[in-house]
Amino acid sequence: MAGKINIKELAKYLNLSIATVSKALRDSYEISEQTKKKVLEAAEKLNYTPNPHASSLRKRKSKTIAVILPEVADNFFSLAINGIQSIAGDKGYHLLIYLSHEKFENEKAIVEECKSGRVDGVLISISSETTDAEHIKKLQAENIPVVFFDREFENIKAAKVITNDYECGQAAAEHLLKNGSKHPVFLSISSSLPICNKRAEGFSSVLINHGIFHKDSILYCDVDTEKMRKQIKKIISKESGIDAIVTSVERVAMQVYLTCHEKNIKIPEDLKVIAFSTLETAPILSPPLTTITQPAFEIGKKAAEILFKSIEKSNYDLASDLIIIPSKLIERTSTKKVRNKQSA
Amino acid sequence: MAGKINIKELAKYLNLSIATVSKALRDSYEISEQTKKKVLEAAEKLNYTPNPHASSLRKRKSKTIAVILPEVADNFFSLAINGIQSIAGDKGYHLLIYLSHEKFENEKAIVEECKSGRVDGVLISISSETTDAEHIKKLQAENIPVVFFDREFENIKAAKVITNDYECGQAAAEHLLKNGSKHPVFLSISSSLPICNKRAEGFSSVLINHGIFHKDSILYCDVDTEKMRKQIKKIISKESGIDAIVTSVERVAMQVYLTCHEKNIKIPEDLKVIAFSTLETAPILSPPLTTITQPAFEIGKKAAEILFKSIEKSNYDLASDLIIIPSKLIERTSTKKVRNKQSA
DNA sequence: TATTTACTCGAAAACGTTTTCGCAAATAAA
DNA sequence: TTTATTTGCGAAAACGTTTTCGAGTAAATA
Repeated sequence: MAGKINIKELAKYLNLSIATVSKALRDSYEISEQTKKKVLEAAEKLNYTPNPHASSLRKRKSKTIAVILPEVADNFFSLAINGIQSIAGDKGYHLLIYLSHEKFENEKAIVEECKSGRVDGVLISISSETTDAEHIKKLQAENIPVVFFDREFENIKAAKVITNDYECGQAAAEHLLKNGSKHPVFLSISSSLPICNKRAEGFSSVLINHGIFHKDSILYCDVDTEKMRKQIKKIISKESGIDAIVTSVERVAMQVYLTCHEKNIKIPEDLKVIAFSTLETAPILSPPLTTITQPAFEIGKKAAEILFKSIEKSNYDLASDLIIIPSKLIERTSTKKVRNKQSA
Repeated sequence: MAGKINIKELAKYLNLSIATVSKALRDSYEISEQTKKKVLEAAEKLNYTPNPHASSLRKRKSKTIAVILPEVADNFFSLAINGIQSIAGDKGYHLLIYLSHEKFENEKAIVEECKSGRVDGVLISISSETTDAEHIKKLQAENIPVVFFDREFENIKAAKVITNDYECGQAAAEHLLKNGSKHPVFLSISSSLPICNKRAEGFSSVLINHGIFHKDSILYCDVDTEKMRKQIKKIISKESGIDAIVTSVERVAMQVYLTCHEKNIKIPEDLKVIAFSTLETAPILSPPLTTITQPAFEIGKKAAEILFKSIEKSNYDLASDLIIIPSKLIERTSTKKVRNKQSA
């Protein structure tokens, strides 16, 4: 009745050996249907639940995966977690969530933890500070499968599930130019994150083709909200001459909007904004925000799928997997063409 | 070098016993400083990381807690996770995240899992379907500490960290009446969730005092987005006579706004909206959304704090803890008084 | 010198599983 | 009947720790 009955006591109760009980519970062919039934019933009756640590220790499998994220209060990552969970839940896997808070040191410590055998695999979206993949390589050296999602690391042989960042950067630029922008900028949060760089490069390529690229076409801001805010204030001021912004990640878009509201800068008249973001509130913002919406759920789901493929068959080679799931540009008011706008 | 060295091999390398190495690593007083240093160095050099399952098995402590949530793509829960993580991270605890997706059956299965000894404690925000606490009581019977946060269960002796829902329900009603609403309704997602009921009761009490309460002052909608959407469409149609809505949770607010935009219903002229929500985008919505903002981060943090208090000293009695952290009403445009509004 | 006392360390028994192997008994084949 | 084969089960050895207890040595006290 009350707490913590183990397999030994269950065996004693049934007048069977521990081995037999264990096998019966795992539905082994070695055990007759009759005794299997008895064991199951007794287990139910005595409220027996196997100890997962003992099991993990013996089997060298934890039925647990780690998900390492920069943060969780970001719609993209929330949706990705949902995608991951949709697969992990079905497979009976447990989800250990770790937050790096965009700090490389944290990420390293977390990855270190994952080497201990606590988890069977790792899904990771790297921090904006991460420029070195040694920690990940050590993980792989311990034969722990790793799948990058969204925020990958370029110089490493590993499975990755990402979106078509370069093309989307281009699409953003083209969209802005088409709608009358003369001086658009791309606002990045990292000079090392591939998602930022590829988006920026796609963006730049279009500007170059139009002969309007210059060194300030790509700007960088801090991940710290306060600092980011200050930098944004400068950028959006009318003196800057900038008439459109592409925000590299969701948090930046939020801050740009908040700052514009505060400073009374009109979108899209004074400034056009297009955001890489999965914000659900995009259509009801003031004004509705044009987004490049990543397939966050699908990315998480796919990443989990290939991770499990690798966990389940050890011969499966992860390293070759590179999955690209395209994003969608959703046009809304924040980038609308303004007819009677006098040039800046 | 490569993979998986255990304490036995480390001991052999050092010419020491397993016991000594183990104690040295845990900084036991029994071991001399000299050998401690040697052990630490060797551990570092050989890249030794102790196996957590073996340790958990032996110590009957997993250094892991479970966080059970209805969903994660909700700002409240994301922030709560941050709060929880801020404490758990410091203490070196691991976070196992489970999603019930608002289904009681899921929740039950998850709680069942937690009984196995996998976790040292449980933080839970119950699903909207949950009306029975037997599963939680079984958990407590196994001596696993449980702390409810936000979405508690009333008929159970357990620690809880919540916000002042009743007063906020009142505040919402008063705010709406003050700003000219004649027929406000409260839009709930559950007739069992205390957070919904208390908010609704506070709301009702004010309407009763004003003699304008009637049976349709509290309305219920489904948690399923599609169904919710249809129900909202009816409610906000001008024929309904309703001129203000209090949304019980964030997701409902989202759908109300989306539907209003779609149906071209003007906020606050045609309909005032006030939302129980921690949406960061509230101030930049169209129009800015008046919210009752819960201290999500603090609730998560406090819940984690008292959970650890109970985990760390087994004599600490959780059952008596009831912590109430107040929410804040933040007035924005969506509930603004409309001067020249002809009565409906 | 004899006896405590403190200081380091090691042997071995847990913790609760899973799995290998072997052993009977029962059945099938020869 | 003898020889294989199958079926159902149990003993015991892992898995990698932590912890109890005792033992040996060196230092301190009597």
